[in-house]
Parts: sequence; structure tokens; C-alpha cells
Amino acid sequence: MNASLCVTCPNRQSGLCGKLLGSSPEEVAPAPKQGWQRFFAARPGQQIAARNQISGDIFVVCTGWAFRYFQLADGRRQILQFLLPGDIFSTITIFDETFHFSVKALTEVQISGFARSKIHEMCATDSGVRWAVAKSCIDECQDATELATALGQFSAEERIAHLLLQLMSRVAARSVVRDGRYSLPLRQQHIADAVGLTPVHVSRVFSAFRDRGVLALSDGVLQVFNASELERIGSVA
Amino acid sequence: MNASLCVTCPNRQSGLCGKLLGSSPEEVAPAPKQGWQRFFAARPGQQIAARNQISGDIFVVCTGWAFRYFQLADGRRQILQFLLPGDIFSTITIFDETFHFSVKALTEVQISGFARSKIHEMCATDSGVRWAVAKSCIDECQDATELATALGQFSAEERIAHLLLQLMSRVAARSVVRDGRYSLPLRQQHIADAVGLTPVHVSRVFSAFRDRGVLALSDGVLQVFNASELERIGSVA
DNA sequence: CGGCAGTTTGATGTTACTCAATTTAAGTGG
DNA sequence: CCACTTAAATTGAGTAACATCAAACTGCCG
Repeated sequence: MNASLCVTCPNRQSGLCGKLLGSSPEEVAPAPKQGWQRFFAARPGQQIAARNQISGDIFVVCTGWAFRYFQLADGRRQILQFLLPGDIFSTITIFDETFHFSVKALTEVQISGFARSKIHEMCATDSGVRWAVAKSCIDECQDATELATALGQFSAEERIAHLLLQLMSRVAARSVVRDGRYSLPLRQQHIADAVGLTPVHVSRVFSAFRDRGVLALSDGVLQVFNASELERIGSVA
Repeated sequence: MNASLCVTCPNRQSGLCGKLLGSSPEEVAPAPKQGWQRFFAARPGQQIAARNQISGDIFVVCTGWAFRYFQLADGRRQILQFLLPGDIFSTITIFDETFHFSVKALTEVQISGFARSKIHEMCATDSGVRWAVAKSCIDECQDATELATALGQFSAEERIAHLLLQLMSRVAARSVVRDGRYSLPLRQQHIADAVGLTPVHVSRVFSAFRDRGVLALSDGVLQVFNASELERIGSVA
């Protein structure tokens, strides 16, 4: 079997993860001894990568949630992306061995690392991999500019709605969603750091959404009651 | 002569423009008849590219200033990047023929367009071009995440200082700067759309900077009196 | 039962927006 | 050279959005 997409790691667009991991999770998880691939796990809250760190490996989230962020000197931080199973930490780590961001585990996570040299080797021989890398790079740029647009132009409600819509579509791509219930293992503090608001104000916005019957978030589960209203609020265009 | 960097188009990091244009401006400007390359000009304020537009060409600013932005349905817009001589509209246009942004001229500009197929051909044969493309992609992602961080975490003063510092370094890379005077052909409206504030508030922030002896902006010229104070305010880390 | 982390709520302060008027600067035509 | 026009910048007053501070509440776990 050499299918191009890994079932447990469906990186939504690029299929890059599939190309790295192979077609079947059983092939790869219990047998990591290929020299150019290694695995490790982390506990919730644990820091996995730090800015300015140099690594010969390229990392992909296999199970659990993590997030990539940029930390300022005074403690403020901007969460740049929530990393779901199948997500590469950042596509630019394929080209640049120095991290320009930090990564922390949100839940228990399992991480897979690939030797950069191996990836480059695959790029040289396989045009499909080259294309997948390019696609992944495009997506990362797009996501970053969309985030910038949301942070620059959107109100608090719009930013939170936008973030939730994005997370909803990414969760839906990886698992079946029933009755508008999405599993989101985040604290309001994480949402605050992702949309540039204080946790207190995030709480107030959620209260407003709840009162208006749009959605409710508790216990790591997001329940969407009025999806079209949420989209009206949080869509970019 | 086959130097890798074009003097009049010094794309600060990648040298991508140099690889596209050749070493000498005289070689290229009056003789655009190679089939895969074309030129055009635009007047200040003129729209050069629109979102969802499909183009077989990749565009580079040769002279003048332009800006890339994302327009929302209700009229709000986020300026994503100011384009200076040597800047490619967006590196991802090399891979994706659909624009996900719009571009407008700020001053009179001359634009050069390259056939995407020609670029791909160059990528296939020249590893230097491949690397330059990768580098340019990295820079674009970095810029976008830095913008997102600034918009998410910074106050009004910090955002404006940050933008000015970035523009100052990019102007300085292209021309000699004397006495802290930078030529910036922008209206306060553009700054407002770039940092997510209203023009009125931008004006107030500039008044504050002026009163404190940090800088003054008028007539398209930025005069910096206290560079270290400006850096203290607007540096990301 | 007590402690803890996370969330919610209230009161108050600050930042930035809105609206509107005024000033400034740069043309343009007489 | 001087009205006149127009776009941009500035200023003031009032308001809305979001932050800050602190207290109370919730669910969970030992």
C-alpha cells in the first residue's frame, strides 16, 4: 500500500503528513527505527519547542493538540496556530533550521520528528513531495495573513467567531461531528492569547453568545446552536 | 555579467528579484521583448491586482511604492505589506495562480511581470533559484506572523512604531539615509489600514511622538529624532 | 471538608472610535 | 499674486469597546 494520505493524520490540504508518515498508522507508530524518524510524547502544558532553538528535525503532531505561539519579552504572547493531529509545527522549518516560534502541548501529545535531510532527499526525488511542501507553505502564509486581517480589523466577537469557525472546520476534517458538538480542549486563556483579548473579555463574549443562543462552550466541548449566525459574525468575506 | 543581485531591485534577503531580472537594470528595462517578461506602469491610487484574479504572470515592483491588502465585504481593509522596488507581490503567486489579495499603487509604479512557466523552468534547472524562492517564502511567512503578533498584542503606539521601524530598515536597504530622514510616500490613512486603527487616532499618536521629540512625519518624509526610543517602543522582542 | 484552577460578574479606568469642526497644504484658474 | 477649491491632517467633545482589579462562584480532586 502506498496511498498518499494518512488516515489518522489528514493534514487537510497538503497531504504532506501522509507523504511523510506513509499510508497506515500501524506501519509507522510501533516501528520508529528507521534512523531518520523518531517519536516522543509530552504532557499538557509542557513546552515542546522554543524560539531560536535549532533542530535538525521537522516535527509533526500525531495525536493530541498543541499550539504554536510567539512570546514577547514582557510576557505577552500571540498564539499563531493550534496544532491538530497531522499538522507540521511550521512548514518553514523544512527550509530554516532555527525556530522562530515556540510550541506548547495543550493535551497529551505524541510528536513525530523527521530528519530534515531525509525530507530534502524526498523533495529531490519526488515531485509530489515538492508540490505538497509548496502547498503547505502556501497554506501557512494564507493562514497567517488571514489571522493578521482578523486581528487588525475584527471586533472581539468577530475574532472569536472567526477562530471558532476555523477550529470547527479543522476538527470536522478529522472526526465526525454530530449535533454541532465539537471537542475543543482549550481554556479561555488560550482563546484570549489567540485573538488578542483578555480572558475576562473572552468570557463576556461567550456569555453574550450563550445568551443569544448562538453557542455554548464548557468542559472542552463547543456546542453550536446557530451556525449561520456564527458564520455571519466571523466570516472574512 | 551574471551577478546574483540586482542593484536597483535589492530584495533585501532573497535575491529572488536579482535572479529574475538579471544583474543590470539597463539590460532589462529598455528591452522587454523576451516573450516571458513584460512591463507596465500604474498611477498613484490605481488598482493593480484584485483578489480571485487569475494570472499566468508573477509580478515584481521595479520602481515606486505599492501595497498589498485584503479587502473585506464591508469596506474595511488590512494592508498586509508595503511593496518597495524589488518586492514580489507575493511569493506564493509562484505556486498559486489565483491572487488571494489585492494590490494598489501608492506612487507611480513600474511593474514587471514574468511568466510563471519561465520561473518554474528556472527552478527546475537552477538550485540557486529554488533556494531563493524558498527564502522568499520563509520571509513572507515570517512577516505575516510578525504582523499578526503586532496587531494582536501591541498598543497603538507600539504598532505604529513597529511599522515605521520595519519601513525604515527596508528603505535604508535600498537607499542612503542621512540625518534620520526617510522618504515614506504614505498617507495616514494607509498607516491606519496597516496597523488596524482609525486615521484620526493615527494622527493623535503622531502628535504624541512629535511632542515627545521622537519623530515627525510630514510631506512624505519621516524625520527620526530619537531612534532608540522608537526601537524601545516598537521592537517585538 | 478544604484547596485549587478556571470561569463569571461587577465596578471602574483606559484606550481607541465616532462625529464634527477647524486648520493646513497644494493646486488651479483668474 | 491672489481668491477659490480640494484632500489631508489636526483638534475637541462625547461615546463605545475593551482592560483592569477584585470578589464570588463553579467543578474537581485530594
